Amino acid sequence: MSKIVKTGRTPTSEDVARLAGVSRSAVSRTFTDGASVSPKTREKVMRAADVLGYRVNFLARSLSQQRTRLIGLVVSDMDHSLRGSLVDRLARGLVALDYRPFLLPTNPGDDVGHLIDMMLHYNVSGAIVTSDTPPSQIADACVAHDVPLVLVNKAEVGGKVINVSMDSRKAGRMGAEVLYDAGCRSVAIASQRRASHTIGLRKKAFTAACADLGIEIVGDFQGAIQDYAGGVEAAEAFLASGLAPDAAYCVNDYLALGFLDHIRYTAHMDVPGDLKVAACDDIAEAGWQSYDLTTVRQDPSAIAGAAITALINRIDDPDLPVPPIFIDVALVERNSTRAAPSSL
Amino acid sequence: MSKIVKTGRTPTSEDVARLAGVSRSAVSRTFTDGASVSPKTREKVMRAADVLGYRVNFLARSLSQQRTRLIGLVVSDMDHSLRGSLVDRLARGLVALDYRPFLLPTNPGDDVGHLIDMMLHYNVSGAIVTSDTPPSQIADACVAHDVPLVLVNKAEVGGKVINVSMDSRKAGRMGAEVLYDAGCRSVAIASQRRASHTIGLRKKAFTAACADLGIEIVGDFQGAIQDYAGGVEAAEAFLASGLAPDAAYCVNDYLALGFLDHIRYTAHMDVPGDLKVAACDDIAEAGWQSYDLTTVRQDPSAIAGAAITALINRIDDPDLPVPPIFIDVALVERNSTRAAPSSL
DNA sequence: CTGAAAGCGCTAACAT
DNA sequence: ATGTTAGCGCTTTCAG
Repeated sequence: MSKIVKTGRTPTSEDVARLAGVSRSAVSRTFTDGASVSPKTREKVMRAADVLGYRVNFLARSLSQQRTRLIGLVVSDMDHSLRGSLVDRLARGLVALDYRPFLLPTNPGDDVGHLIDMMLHYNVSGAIVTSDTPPSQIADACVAHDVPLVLVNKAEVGGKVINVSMDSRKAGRMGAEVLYDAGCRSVAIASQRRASHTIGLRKKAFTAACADLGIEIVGDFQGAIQDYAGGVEAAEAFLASGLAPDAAYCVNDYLALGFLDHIRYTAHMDVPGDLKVAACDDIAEAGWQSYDLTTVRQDPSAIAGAAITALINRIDDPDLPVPPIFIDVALVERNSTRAAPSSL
Repeated sequence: MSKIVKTGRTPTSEDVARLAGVSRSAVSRTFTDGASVSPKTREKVMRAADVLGYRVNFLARSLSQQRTRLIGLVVSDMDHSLRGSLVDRLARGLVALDYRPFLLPTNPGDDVGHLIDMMLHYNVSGAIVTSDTPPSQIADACVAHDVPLVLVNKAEVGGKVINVSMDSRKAGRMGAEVLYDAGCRSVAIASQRRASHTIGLRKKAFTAACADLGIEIVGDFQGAIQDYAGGVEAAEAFLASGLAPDAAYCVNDYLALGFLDHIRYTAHMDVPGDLKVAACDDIAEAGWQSYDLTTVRQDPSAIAGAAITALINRIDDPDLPVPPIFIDVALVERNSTRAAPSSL
């Protein structure tokens, strides 16, 4: 690379054209994939561009091409490690395909209207929503403005909106099966009061599977939300009930960890000796030695990959129908459901 | 809001002007803060815009105004909860001020050139780098192209680059002090081989404070990187050494948790009975009952706030000097350094 | 294969 | 206060 000549303002295609002794069109073509330029012209242009440090102005390009390659990423709860991984994979995947992820953070109770406005102001080419709040408002706006939209782990809203989700039903069923195989015939559920689509599905599937297998559900103990504190709260309710089932099914890992800690340190119960525990998600902490939690893994990379593919397909062909996509899950068996007593 | 009239394409200011019976300038002024429009005209324009569902095209606006209000957010390790919080706070803060965060994910070993290109292609108004990889390349590019840049928790590179960091020196010193106050006079360090700016600083400050206080450092045991697995690795090395100091100082929480788990479950050591442990960061897990870890809190919200303020100031006045900013940290004392035996 | 010219949607002087 | 005009930087017909 040659030495860059510093000028006052950023160089434009005009500057490059002049220096190369060609027209602006020639410059444009040189930087357009699949355009017809003679090797000689291209060479001259490249050299001039290199000298000036020229870069195509994508805003101007977007304006004339009428597509921005900007993708709105609507995200909440980013300090949740699964969310973080998902956003990371989405952003990386999009960048690799020359799309630009535009981050639109939202937390429960936020003004979603502002975010929608922003997406429309910038003419995003598409959007991916993975926030925890019900995205119906965003979905409506996107549909109304023909913005291709993918919902990740959200309820289906119909229309042209694409859904990519983990296989929640399978996840719930697996939770019941692993407990059954560990010899459990009665189980408490630990869940949360805040509504959540995937969690609702896995809980329902878990309950149905229990009915099939002949596992009795002795109660559903809840915390405010599906985090560590929620798990502690659920455990308090569970302990207060005085019930003594074989196992507890926690609707997600964070909740399970709070639940586990509380029954261990407050009630001095042994897991899996006194109570077996299974959960769902497989966050990193579930594998830590203090917890060693049996859970069902959802794969953020696979979900992100599918979401991106689906979105790009929809952008390229707006009329191509895309049925809901479910990403497979996998049982991760650890000590919290070990059949033999832990003093084996 | 009246019913939106669906037309084929997105409405432009021209459409609104026609419907309102005014000029395009009038429309533009209506949507420009502080422009002079008569209430009557504004009213007509607003009504027409409402009917058509008009939104200013920010790309076109950026093109003519020569500033995009786009901010590049260069981020790595997003599944780290602190990183997630930081990105969340940054994005929310930026959006609140009508800037748009543009997500540029990078992981160690990535091609940073591509990201730089992207920022330049989109004429970002500024950038915030909080990746773990040395950002010198990005810093150079930003300086060369006059892009205002803030580095978060990174080494200072000089020039017009702004630094916002947690007060690592104070954090390291506090770690030493809390151990001293707990009666410790000999300590092992658990750290990582991967280079990290803030961790280097806190370790150095910890070491210096130990010298001041008369605490002997018996060794530095390392894992590959500063995560749970790295902590386990450091613990293995520590146990293999056969040394028996009063305490261990872990350079960050994740590492501390792996260290703790390993010495507990493998060597059956009691914390704080056999060994006191202090660390740094105060991630959520540090407060969980299984760990109850004494640590020094860094505040992602405060860091994000300072970074945004500094960046905006620099954008508004490119020549305003901004000295390095250090965000205060706070000791969070928990059970892992309790002076009395845990069987109190 | 190349250049001239029109246009993407908006803002910013400059008149009025 | 409002309209007219000339760009912002790029792509894309359309001739040649």
